[in-house]
Amino acid sequence: MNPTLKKLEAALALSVEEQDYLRHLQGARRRIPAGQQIVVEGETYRQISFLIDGWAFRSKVLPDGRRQIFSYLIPGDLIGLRASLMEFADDTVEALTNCVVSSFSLERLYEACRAHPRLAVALMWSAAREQSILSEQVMRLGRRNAVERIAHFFLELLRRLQLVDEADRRSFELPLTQELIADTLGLSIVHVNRTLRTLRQRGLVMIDDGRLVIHDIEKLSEVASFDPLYLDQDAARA
Amino acid sequence: MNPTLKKLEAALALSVEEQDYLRHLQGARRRIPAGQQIVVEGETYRQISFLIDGWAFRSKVLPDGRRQIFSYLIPGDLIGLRASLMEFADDTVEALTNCVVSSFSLERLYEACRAHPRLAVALMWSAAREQSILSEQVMRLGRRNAVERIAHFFLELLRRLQLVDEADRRSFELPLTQELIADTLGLSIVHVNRTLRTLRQRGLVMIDDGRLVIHDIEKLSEVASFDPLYLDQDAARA
DNA sequence: CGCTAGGTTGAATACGCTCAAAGATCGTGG
DNA sequence: CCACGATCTTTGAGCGTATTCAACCTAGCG
Repeated sequence: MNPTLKKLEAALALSVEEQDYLRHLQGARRRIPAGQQIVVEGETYRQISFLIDGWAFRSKVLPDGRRQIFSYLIPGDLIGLRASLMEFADDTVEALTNCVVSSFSLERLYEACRAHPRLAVALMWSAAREQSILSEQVMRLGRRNAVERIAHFFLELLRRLQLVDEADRRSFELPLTQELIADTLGLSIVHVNRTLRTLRQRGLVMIDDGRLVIHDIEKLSEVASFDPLYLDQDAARA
Repeated sequence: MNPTLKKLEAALALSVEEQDYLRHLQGARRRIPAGQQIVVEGETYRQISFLIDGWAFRSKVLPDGRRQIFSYLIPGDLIGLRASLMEFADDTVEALTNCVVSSFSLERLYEACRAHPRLAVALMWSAAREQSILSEQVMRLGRRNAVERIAHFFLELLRRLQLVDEADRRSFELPLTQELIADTLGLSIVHVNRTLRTLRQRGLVMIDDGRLVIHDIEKLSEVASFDPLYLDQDAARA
């Protein structure tokens, strides 16, 4: 089942009609191959997509080539809502792995919000949660060192993936290269490599064949000052 | 006049009824003294406020005292929308200067969106713009050095303040201490001080008695790789 | 006048970067 | 089947940006 719907229903306790409406909203499923750009900086984009399967990421590149990855989109996340609301997209969304999405037009979104105002609230809640995650990214970059950044980032991914059944108690598939981690956390590739070694040697985390295993969640949370409050919130009851 | 309404009307071309409704929505104006916390991390908050006058900032503190400031709120910005949608606020909003706000309850917001669905779009657009600014903050922290961070931050403030008539062509009142700048840009106070000196000596920027003057906007934009696209966007025409 | 908050500067240190080179892994084509 | 290129990972060495610690200066205020 569509993980976005599941997430929204869980967080907001939608009525049966609202759930049905949402289900009826989504169009045909579409495959997007890894590497394809879904939203392109500077272009207009007028479509909202449920990300059903796969990972994508949002990024921007400076004129001299330095790249910053802002966030990762995993199953259950929405793609393109922000870009649809603005004249031009101001960042790029790219499929990291092969993805499956289900899209609908901005017009149909407006209809949906008119028919069921609580769906508009659901959308705003989803956007609010995204902003919480982005704020925590700012905290990582501004006030955490390399070890803390990576530890915190991994714990955030673990929790987010667990909420959509894509991670077990302490491990998950991690489709990231060290270069992507570097561009996410504002570090150099070399330093990411060394820091991962440190975490491994301390017995905290291991990456084995594309799978991240967290050996000691308690200790890693301690190291990272990880407080999952920002990820575990439901919406306010209206 | 309420700068938030002005901003929304300019960006979205609201109808006369919508404008009236918005105007009628706002309650009595209220003063908030500098230093007072408006939204507190971990508490519930169920109120939306137009920030009419003054500056506020959104921040979070790590257990060991390290503080990160995520963003500044200036006249025309909304306070508390995100916190209102979630169970608990996950960051703190504090008045930096004396502020004037006009608040209304979450319930009245819902009514407004039901009465005029385009107002919901206006809110989402406002939130989207906030997220653009936050993304650029991530870019500053992750992939820019101290000189670039400060230069870029000042140019962003200049542009944002100009849009609400709080800055002239190249200067504005800057109510920030070097400590606040440090906590915003992920630097130490000492390094902010030295970097400001560098910018001054290069003839780019000067802070004189609480007023920031940018001597050479072109050159500063060049130094910062500043592209104002993310600040100058109107909403998509529905 | 003395306290406090903010700004400025020097010296030593450290964290993370750059440059460079060498392994590992994998798909592809000769 | 192996050689080759491409991509990713790993490690060493030297360097540079930003930090920490410490001291001093300045202005505002009770």
